[in-house]
Amino acid sequence: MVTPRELRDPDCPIRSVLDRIGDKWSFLLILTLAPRPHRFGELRRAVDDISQRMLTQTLRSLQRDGLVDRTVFPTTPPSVEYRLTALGLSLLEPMRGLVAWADLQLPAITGARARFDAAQV
Amino acid sequence: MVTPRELRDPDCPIRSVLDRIGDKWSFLLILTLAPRPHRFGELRRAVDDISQRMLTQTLRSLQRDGLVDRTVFPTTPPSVEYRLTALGLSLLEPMRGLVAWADLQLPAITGARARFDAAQV
DNA sequence: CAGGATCCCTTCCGATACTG
DNA sequence: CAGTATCGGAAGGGATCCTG
Repeated sequence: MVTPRELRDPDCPIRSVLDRIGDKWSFLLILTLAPRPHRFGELRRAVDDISQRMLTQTLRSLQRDGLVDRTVFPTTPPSVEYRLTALGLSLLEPMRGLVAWADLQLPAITGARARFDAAQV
Repeated sequence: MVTPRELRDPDCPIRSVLDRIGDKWSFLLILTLAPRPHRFGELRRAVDDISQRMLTQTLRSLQRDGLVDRTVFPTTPPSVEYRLTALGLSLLEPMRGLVAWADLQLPAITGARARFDAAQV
């Protein structure tokens, strides 16, 4: 287990990993790719508030980290498929733990926010 | 279980929760507060690359979400203690799942990054 | 179809100075 | 000690246009 001490080190390499996972678009794209591979346009439609720029950029970083595999089919017009690697698939379990927590605790958090905001006059 | 479809909704409330958890400083502060309560100055020294501004700001948002409890002791000089709430404590388990994954897969990710960067000439 | 390139606006965030 | 307030640079990210 990693101690908080290591994570508090500004140069801790695990930070760079957690930063990626914590990224909004990375998180959503990984979950979207979980059931099956998707093409570029499919992903854009699936996550309909992502801009083309961020989609490309996020997919590149996921590919760089070895979480996503990119396959180009030299057809006309070109077709590109994105799929989770084994590494990417292994990330699903801890990610879903977090989603399950957020889902379960959503009422508590929403309530806390409302009380806090009400107390600030 | 939350389906990806809901998360892909721009207005999905779970997104706002995940955004907080994914936040770099929130994540570190929660882990730092895990073993015991800390005072403001303690936290600043513990996470030594956080600015005073971000520390205050992040603690406020954690308090607002009901994850952290803030107690003021009316001494001179003033003393303020931050501690995890039951809700905050319950978040530790899924968070540690992610940290454990990152720790375990760090070599694979580092290797993938190196290969990717090398391939880009 | 799957991007690359550019412009530009907003938000983040660190540094600094000040206060009860 | 534990903040608040303000400024300004850096980065994030959307909109648009262009191409193999």
